[in-house]
Amino acid sequence: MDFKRRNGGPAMGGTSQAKKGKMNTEWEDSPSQFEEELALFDEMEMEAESGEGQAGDLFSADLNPRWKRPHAPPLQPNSDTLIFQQIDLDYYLGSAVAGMPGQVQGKVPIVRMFGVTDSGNSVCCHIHGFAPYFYVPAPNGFTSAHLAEFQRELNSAVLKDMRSNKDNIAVTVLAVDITRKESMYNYHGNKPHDFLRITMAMPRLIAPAKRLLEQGFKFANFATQSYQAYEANIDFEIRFMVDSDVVGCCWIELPKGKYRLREERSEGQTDSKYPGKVDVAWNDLVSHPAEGEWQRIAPLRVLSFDIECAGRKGVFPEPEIDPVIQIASMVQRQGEKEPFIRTVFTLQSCASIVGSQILCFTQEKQLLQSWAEFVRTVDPDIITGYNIQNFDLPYLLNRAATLKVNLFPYLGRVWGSKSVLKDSSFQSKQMGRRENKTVNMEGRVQFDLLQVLLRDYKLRSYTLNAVSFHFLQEQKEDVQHSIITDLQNGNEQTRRRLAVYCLKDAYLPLRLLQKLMCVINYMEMARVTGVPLTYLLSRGQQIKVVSQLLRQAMKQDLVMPVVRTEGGEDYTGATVIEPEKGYYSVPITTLDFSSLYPSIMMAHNLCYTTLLQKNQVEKLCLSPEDFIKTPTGDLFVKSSVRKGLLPEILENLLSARKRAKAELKKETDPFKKQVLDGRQLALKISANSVYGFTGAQVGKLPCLEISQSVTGFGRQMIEQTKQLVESTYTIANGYQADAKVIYGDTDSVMVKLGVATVQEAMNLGKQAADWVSSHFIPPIKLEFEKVYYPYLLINKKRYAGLYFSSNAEHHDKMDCKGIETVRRDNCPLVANLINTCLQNILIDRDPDGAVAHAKEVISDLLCNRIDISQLVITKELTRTAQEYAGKQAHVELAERCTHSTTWSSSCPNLYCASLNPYWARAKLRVCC
DNA sequence: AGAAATTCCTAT
DNA sequence: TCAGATAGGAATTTCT
Repeated sequence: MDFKRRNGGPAMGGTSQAKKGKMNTEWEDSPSQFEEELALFDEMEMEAESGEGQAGDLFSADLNPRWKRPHAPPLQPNSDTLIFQQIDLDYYLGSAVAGMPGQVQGKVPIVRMFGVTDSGNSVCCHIHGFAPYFYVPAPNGFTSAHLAEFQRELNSAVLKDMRSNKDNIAVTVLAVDITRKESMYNYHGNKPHDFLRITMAMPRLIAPAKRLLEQGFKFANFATQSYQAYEANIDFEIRFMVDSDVVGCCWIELPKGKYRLREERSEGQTDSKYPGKVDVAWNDLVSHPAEGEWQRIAPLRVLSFDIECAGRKGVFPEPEIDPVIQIASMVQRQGEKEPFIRTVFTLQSCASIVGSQILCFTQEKQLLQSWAEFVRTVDPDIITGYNIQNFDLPYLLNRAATLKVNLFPYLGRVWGSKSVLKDSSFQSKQMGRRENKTVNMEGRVQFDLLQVLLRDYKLRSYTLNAVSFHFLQEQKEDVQHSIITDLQNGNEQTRRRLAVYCLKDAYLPLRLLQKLMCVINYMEMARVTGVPLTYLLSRGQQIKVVSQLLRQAMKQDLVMPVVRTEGGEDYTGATVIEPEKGYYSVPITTLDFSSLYPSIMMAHNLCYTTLLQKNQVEKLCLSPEDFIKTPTGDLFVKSSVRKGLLPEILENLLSARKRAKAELKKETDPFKKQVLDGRQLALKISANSVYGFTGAQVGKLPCLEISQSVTGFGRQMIEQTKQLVESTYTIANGYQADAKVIYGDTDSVMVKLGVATVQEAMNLGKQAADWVSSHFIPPIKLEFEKVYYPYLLINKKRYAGLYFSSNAEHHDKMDCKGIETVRRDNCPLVANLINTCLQNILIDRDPDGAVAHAKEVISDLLCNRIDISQLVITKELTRTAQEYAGKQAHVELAERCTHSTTWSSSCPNLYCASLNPYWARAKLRVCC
């Protein structure tokens, strides 16, 4: 139930003043730490080729031997098996290749898979013969004799429906077959029915065919009727992967004799870049499950880059006007410690930097052109950087277009495919409206670190500087945006200063990627859920569940309906037990249901396939032992009648997680450990998102009966837990005191067991957890999790305490939930004040000290000892400040304030809005 | 002036 | 064509 890693926490102490000062040194000073680090990288032959970068020579193996991929061994399709790790796939419409299965006439969809071999050579595999399809239920009385007529009618209806037929499509419906399937929605007696499987010539023909069939379709002497479509809303790539048992980032084997080498496309490109441009039939490729040796990761090339522009004073750079003056690039092989290419392309001369290569250009056009060629030569599998998706890449493309560098925008791996900029926007309840830019680069995974962090981490600030400090305790080279243009217009030394800055901005994303193990974790997520790596950053949560659902359903010949999406009413969620607010100077035991919602779904077999409509009970002659009634009154058949798909998926995920954790314990190789840890994390997140999928009312397959029942069971369980604990652990039953549940939220209860020590609270807690667990159906399990001692319960979802989990002698941390110290909408002064007060109360057990400290800070504030020049006065602050300090103090306060700026998380030194002395005082009174 | 609605961000 | 959920505290603004 934790959807995002939290990394908030107060920005402690007077962080930056002192450190900031140090960074403001002049550029002539001694080399920065980063420069020393750069210099320590291995001695390379790549030293300064300063002077004019001449495109033709630059890319030769003699001059830059590291740029190209390693030379590929010759490949003999008849005797060599080709094995590679697939990292991305897409499809295109092309002409059929002779000898391959599928349609021969016209344009056919061809799946294109990109990957890397163990030796680091790239592969582009064209996969033939797979066509898109969907299902509709066969109408009553339909037999195989009607197939041809149905196909003919639908084909002509789709043709007629087309506004234009640019591609000259002659046949739209390739085939119609009868197959035995069953809808996955509702239990209807395990009886398969006849379904029509309709195969279309192209993915984009599915939508019109589905629409025409839904609107009412007539053929032969069957009456006009509406056909409910099944699986007509599945992305073609996912369809292909599910059907061919391919998961994201898995290893693919093309057996010898089963594939063909593709002729190189002239251009003198017959180098080692694409040793494996191959064609294969879709049913000839072998996909290896990510187990054993197939868990490994190929030596992927990761390129990180950063650009600098010479903007005008006070204006955000515009690509139509402001030039690109530097591009720094670093390339690293996945799994290695440091980048093996470190390069800056600069406009005008630039003094050398030890440990990196500087290429100078006099013409911006040439700089851009050469960098694009550099990308094509290095041929990275993954492209990263900070905000490259919405800034650097769009800027480069627009700048190249302005300067008419016509060969620039070909950055992908597909020869002749132009990279174009697109604006896209999507909205969701969670994120609101969000505008995004996208650039297509076939075969390369764009892994913008900013996007990764926005998705996976809750942070106070997302600037590269703040993020680097947070995760690496390291900061950017300090160069103000406003002086970039001046540095560029200076001399080769000032441009060198800029280049160091630029290099660091390319280097930091690599370091962060490594530290956070992004590539490994995302790959494991792709493998676990079965979707391509790129989907994980470009799409939402739902597609991952859909992919798993389809895979599981296929095994049982179940098909997924297309439901029209309509936002319904809100449904009831979890219970939060009314807190007994107060300060507890005794140990408080916390018991948690582990994986509550997944375990409820498994215990009660809740699924689309087990949902029973009331009128079906009699129809299917079910006895009361065959089904259950959930707290919301919905009926589900038991697993003895039919095992649900969702419980099955969850069991697989959770047992795989157990295995991964067990292996993790045994494993000694740190790299394999990382992979396993990434896997167990992915498995946990995936299990938790299944419930959300059923409750997503604007989704692919919402089922409120399931999600309502899940939360209903949850509410029942937490009440029952409270009741069980309070009725069992009593003086009457021989315990030291009557236990009292003082708080609980969703899946946890906080219990005052009336024992004196943390150790006793742990022991009795474990016992209580087992006792309660025995009252529930497996795998539902209540677990002892921690003891708080002391504990301050302020309100629902707001509390703090010293956290003991394993060692009863020492607390692990001070745990704060929902309080200002963990919220990002308060200024650091408030967070620090509250944090210190809590420490006073919980650690020093000195509430008077807390009050004294608060008074001191407030007095500092009122007496002008704290810079609040950026403070915003709100009505509330006016009122409370008056109450607290009297009118005169407030007037003085107001005089020192401006009305224009709000507190900005990017400026931790500004003490601004929501500093509310009255609030702090009142809260402390309540607490103490 | 006080109630209701809105905004933000968190807990689970 | 795309988007995981509800509960809930606190500050602030808007409505009556």
